[in-house]
Amino acid sequence: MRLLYVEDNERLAQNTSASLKSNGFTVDCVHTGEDALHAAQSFDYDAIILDLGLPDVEGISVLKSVKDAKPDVPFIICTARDALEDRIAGLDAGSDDYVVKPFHVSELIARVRAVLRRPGGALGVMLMAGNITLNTAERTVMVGDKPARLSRRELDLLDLFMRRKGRILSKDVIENALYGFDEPPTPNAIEVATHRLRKKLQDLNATAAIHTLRGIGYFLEDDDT
Amino acid sequence: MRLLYVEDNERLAQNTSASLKSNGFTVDCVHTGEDALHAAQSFDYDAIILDLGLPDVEGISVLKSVKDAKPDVPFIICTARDALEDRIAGLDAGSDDYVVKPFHVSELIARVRAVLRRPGGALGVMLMAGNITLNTAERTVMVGDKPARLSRRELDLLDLFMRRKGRILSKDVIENALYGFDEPPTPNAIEVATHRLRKKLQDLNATAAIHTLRGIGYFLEDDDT
DNA sequence: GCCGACCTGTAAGGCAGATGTAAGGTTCGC
DNA sequence: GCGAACCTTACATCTGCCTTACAGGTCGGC
Repeated sequence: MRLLYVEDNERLAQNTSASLKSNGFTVDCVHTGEDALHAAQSFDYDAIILDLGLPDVEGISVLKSVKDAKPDVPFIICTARDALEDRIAGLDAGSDDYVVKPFHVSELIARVRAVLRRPGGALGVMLMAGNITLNTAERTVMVGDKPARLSRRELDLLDLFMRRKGRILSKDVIENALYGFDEPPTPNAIEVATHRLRKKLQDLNATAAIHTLRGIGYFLEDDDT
Repeated sequence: MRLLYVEDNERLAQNTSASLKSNGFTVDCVHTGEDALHAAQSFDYDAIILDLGLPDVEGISVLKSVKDAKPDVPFIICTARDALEDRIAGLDAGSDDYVVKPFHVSELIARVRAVLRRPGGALGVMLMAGNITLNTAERTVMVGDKPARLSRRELDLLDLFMRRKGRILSKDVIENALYGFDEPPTPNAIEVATHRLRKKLQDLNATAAIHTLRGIGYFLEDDDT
């Protein structure tokens, strides 16, 4: 789950994004509206958290621009209590939810999860491939009738593969999905991650497997072919 | 997909072009504006990545000259954060996008892909010939209802043939499209590559085939003839 | 607050598929 | 029938991926 977090107060940004990260999200943090637009164009985020009251571009205009290009990305707006009009304007402009500042991180996380659980969102779906079942809401995996113990990375990776079942994922697509832009891994990190995932799936006798296409990428075998 | 990368910092150029190459692009790397003009005139690039702040010719003037001769080539400008005027001037002059230095390679790659996906760009098109279908965005090939497992070269070659379906391609046209100018192959390499591609297509009972014209070149048979 | 278990990225070595080269065989045009 | 261009096969190299080992970091238990 990759989030974009737009917040001009650097200290707040630091703390909040750390909390989000420790709750299993991959977080890109930017401090200006321009950077936000830029990042939103470059990568696919599962949700965008937007603080209103940014220095350069008016926050709402960021929201509108992004929604214009990618209408499906859910937004969560952070706003001060007294800025009620902004809030309403935000909802009008296509925001999916908002939190009132000052907020507790746990509240923000709850809202993010809630937004992701909505129809069409990233959570709340059951993904299946062969005898593998991934419950995206609970973040649990079953292979046949046995539970699989996967780490966070392995789970994110499997999640990605199962969402794009049968489609080819290049390494940089995987990198963009799993790693924020302030933590670029070596290409080998992805090889190792897939290796670990493959091993666990094999050990549990999974009937779907990840295949390699040299020089191109990986794909999860689609069982209805 | 062949890119021209104009960057005067040799070390940066080295690293970045290596990453681009490992992501399936063919990359020509030059370090001066003059070389850039020269290369852009000599070959057809799918996109040009231009660093502003080149030593000899003003970067923007390179952009203008090339756009003058080849208005359809997409440009991506790399610029320092504080050079905002340059950036705007770049967009005015016809740049299609920009990245702010320092940038992550994955971001650059994302931008290149985004630019290529635009209408008229190289990606995002479905190419068809007989029962062969090539999805240029995902880089997958179907022959009838079976997926074809092609290597990178084979895929690039088929891509080229399908874009110029029915038209004759001489060997050196193929060479220019598939190989950067720092990796010249023997003529035989192309013969072998087409041979391998032909074999895989035949094995899958493709209804379109590559034909040879002695002394002239090759062409992919167009099914509505 | 310390220790251990686990997670995860990095580094290094080995293997395999992909790709270019070379060497004949084949076909076509003259 | 001759030569050039191309096809075909075999081979060598080389790149990319797999695999293992290791180390830093994090989290939880005591």
